[in-house]
Amino acid sequence: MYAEVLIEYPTKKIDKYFTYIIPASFQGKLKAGMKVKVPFGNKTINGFVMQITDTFDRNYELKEIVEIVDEEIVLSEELIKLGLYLEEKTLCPKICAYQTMLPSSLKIKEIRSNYNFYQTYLILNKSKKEILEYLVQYGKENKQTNLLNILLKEEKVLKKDYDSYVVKALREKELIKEIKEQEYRINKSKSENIIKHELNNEQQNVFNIIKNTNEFKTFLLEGITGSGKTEVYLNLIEDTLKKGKTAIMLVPEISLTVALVNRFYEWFGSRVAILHSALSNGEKNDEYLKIVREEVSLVVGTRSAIFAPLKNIGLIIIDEEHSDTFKQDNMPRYNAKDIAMVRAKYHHAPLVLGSATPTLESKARALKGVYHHLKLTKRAGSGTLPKVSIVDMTEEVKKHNFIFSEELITKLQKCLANQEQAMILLNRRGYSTTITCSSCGYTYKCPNCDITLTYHKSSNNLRCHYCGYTVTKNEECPNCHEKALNYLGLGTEKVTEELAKIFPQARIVRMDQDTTSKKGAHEKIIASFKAHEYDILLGTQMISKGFDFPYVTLVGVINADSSLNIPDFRSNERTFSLLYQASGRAGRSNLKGEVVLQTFNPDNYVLKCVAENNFNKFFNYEMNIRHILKYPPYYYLVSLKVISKDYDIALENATKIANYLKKNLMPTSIVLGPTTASLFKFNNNYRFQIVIKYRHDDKLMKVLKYLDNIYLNDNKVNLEIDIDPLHI
DNA sequence: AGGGCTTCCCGA
DNA sequence: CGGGAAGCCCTC
Repeated sequence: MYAEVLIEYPTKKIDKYFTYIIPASFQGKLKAGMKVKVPFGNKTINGFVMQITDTFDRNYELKEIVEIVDEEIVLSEELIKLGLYLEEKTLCPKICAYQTMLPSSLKIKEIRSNYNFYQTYLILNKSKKEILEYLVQYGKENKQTNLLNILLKEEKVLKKDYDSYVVKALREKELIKEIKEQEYRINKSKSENIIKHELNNEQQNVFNIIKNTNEFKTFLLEGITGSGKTEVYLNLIEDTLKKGKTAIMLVPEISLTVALVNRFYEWFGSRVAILHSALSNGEKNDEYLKIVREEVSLVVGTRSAIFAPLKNIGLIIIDEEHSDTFKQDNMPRYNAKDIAMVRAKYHHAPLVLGSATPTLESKARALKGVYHHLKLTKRAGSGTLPKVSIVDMTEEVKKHNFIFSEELITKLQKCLANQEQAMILLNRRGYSTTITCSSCGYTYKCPNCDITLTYHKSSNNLRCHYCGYTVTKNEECPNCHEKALNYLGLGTEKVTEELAKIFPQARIVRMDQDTTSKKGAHEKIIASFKAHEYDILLGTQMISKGFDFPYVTLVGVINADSSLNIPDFRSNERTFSLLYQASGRAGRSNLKGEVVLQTFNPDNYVLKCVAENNFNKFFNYEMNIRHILKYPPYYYLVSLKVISKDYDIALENATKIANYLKKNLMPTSIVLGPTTASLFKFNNNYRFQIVIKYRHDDKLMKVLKYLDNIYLNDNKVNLEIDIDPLHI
């Protein structure tokens, strides 16, 4: 018998099966999906068994498998298939696909062997009768007899709760012994009294339709903010588990949705495993083990949780399906929505995509009948959609209001006077976006990237938000040495400072990447704001997603149009979604909500649609643009980035690639470029981009694979291929 | 990936 | 001619 083994090195060059002889002692025991040690070259390394065969027809000498590292099957049959699918779809090395599916404790090249967490317990070493006899005979009452008495009642106790000398003495008398038991780091139990809201008619209808689906079908659940999608999810999951099946629920970022996760714990307790990047490696290991051991039936997590090795999946939900985070932007460049579809098909299970502002692709498919379209049009409970107003900042600037408009200030005053809460959104962190010298025109720029540096006042330095380059700010211009430095553009730091000047009595908290770098910082800010320890929450887009603060009645957006200027065909869609979601934070309880959008482009169509809370209007407008410009959902995209330290080499190869594509793709496909990529210079690498637009092209994958292979062996030029990119 | 082997360039 | 760096190729 032979085993086809995939080797641990994540390079495409050796990303193929190597054949090894299965020694007699492992026959029958070794299964596909296990981790093994094999001799490779002159050393022994790890690999995954991908296949077991009984024939071998090439004429070179084979080596034997040395050892089975993991008796448990690490990769199930379904996951092995998924890896091959990922390779085919995203052109990544197979090994790279399998690595992303597994927690680091199970990854192929893992040095530490045991991530499991053990607790030491004490138990009696003699029968209860003997212990009782001993106690009678011994007579005296002390710490030792006390512990024995506890053990007579409790069976086992944690060793660390008792004095070590007491334990030692009893052990020497052979009255007790120690045992080690594995324990999970995260242990939650179901809440006794869960708050289950009665579903309204709309919710009940949606619930019934999905509940009665026992085959693969994709649903788009389009529900306005606050319409109670979560409640529907919870009921659907409960129903799935009742049927004896399992479920996966994907969310964009767990660290921001603590409240949501807690609801899952309340409903399902120890039947839930949570998977996301903020967990420690040990916690991830434990959660993964719970799934493998079939101790949980529900996995809630971020992108890679879609690979959770659940068996018998009966439901997959992707919440906030429009979110960019479901697409991975390094290898393998997969979208969890695609994987969800493959898995739902495999298990004959329904897939639910939920959002208030679905992607144009999803909504278009729903309208075409490819997806089943479900809607929630009313706010659950007493909430109503907020009233949104647009403020023209060009008028305000004339009145010398550079940051806050009169309208926003008045409304903030009213809000604070009523003891209500406000949120202010500004999608840029730092103090000011750039510093320039008014004497010589010098601008601080990153030496590694093609970008201006952002000034951070609290640390008095300028930082590159892409590569992390940092330089201290001096009083004078580094070029002409005049003291003529100007701060341009607004960041959250500056806006917080200004806001505090206007409302000195208000309790303001800032939330952005800089204030939330520590573990648990998000939760802390969110919890204290929810508990009304602050009046105003000011932050970047991370404050806009999914939160439910009942006392928030006002949402203000500074520079609401800033993200419209990003040169990407999806920037309208992202802006609409961001502003709509942000607006949705206001007026979620019986208090009426208001939203103020400050902009220099008050006539912008996207903003007007937001002001009308009208997603359909935006959808139709944007679909028309996409149609004219041949973008998704009318055309599919592939982005190729040609990257090199050398400008000329990068450009030369990019041109060659573009020409090759033009010659070899079908004539109906469009090849654009090469042009400079959006971050033209990043970490001292020059980046050119080629974009392919196509509807249907039989030659595409073959051509891309060919190019990918050529550049594998080129150490001067790197070719990154992104199929269905979210950004171009 | 990483080691071994070949090739190529230049000079006390 | 020799040595060292750079490139190439193989690993079941």
